[in-house]
Amino acid sequence: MNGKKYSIGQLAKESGCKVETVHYYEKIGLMPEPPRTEGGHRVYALPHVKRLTFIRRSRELGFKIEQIKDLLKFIDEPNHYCGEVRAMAMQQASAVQEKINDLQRLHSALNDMVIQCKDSNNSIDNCPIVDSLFTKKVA
Amino acid sequence: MNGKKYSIGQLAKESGCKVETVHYYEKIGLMPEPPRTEGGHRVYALPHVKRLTFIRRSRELGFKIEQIKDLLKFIDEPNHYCGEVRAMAMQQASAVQEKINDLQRLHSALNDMVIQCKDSNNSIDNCPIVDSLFTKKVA
DNA sequence: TATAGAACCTGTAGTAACTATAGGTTCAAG
DNA sequence: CTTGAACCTATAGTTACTACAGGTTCTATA
Repeated sequence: MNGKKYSIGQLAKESGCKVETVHYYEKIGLMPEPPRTEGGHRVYALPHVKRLTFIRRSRELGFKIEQIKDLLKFIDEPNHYCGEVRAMAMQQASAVQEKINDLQRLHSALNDMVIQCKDSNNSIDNCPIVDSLFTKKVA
Repeated sequence: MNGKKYSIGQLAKESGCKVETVHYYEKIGLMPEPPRTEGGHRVYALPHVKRLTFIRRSRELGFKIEQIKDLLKFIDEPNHYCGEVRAMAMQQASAVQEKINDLQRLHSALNDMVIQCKDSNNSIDNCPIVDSLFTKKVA
């Protein structure tokens, strides 16, 4: 038997998050309630490490907790197929692309503003940045 | 005198946010407490519309409330210069660029995953996306 | 083995920037 | 004058954690 056991601290370090985050994931049902020691300390094993790593990496990729619950359902329950996961990843990819587009518009808006504002010794009354912030909307 | 008055609902619509958001901005001191009617309804005028538009547009551009407070200080108080505003905009622009870079890494990670996963009828056990989510970190 | 202090426990409150709801009052149109 | 839309205040909820406080357990060293 592979007997390696992990304290919550080791688990957290192993998968790159804080102890409080593990507590939180347990409370919201992302992580299972693990066995305890006599004294009440949580005892984890390798599958827990894998699961938490999965969760953290998915978060880094921008998946929301609810989406991760869905992904974990695919894994926890039998009779699911790769295609479902693939679809979620594709949808996530296009959501990310949209965010990128938004930010790029925003970035050039800011750059335009900075370029327009050549004379830094202008008083605020003539500042083109302030002016442009008073106009309506990001295109 | 330009006498146009605005109810909170008109103000909100004019500058593209919700009534509750105006309440919120008043509570945190971004918007001033306006005069009231006999009955206690808030009464706004054009400068309020401009100020709120400024705030909303700055938010769209990714400025945090605390940064907007600083920007408004520049405007509310005399003796400030364009240069200070310009510096904030430049800093904001580079923060936005960083976010874009992050998201682009994320996007290609997701795309790679999707591409690797050719056979959608794979069972979950063989799904390359699930596999890659079990590995360590976004590069 | 005694003990110090690191790590753990639970529970609650705080974060950012709103959004939503409840329960009541005022305004404006017909 | 009535009706219902819009307003009022105050509080709770949202997301995904983070940060306490106040107490208990575990473990390494003397």
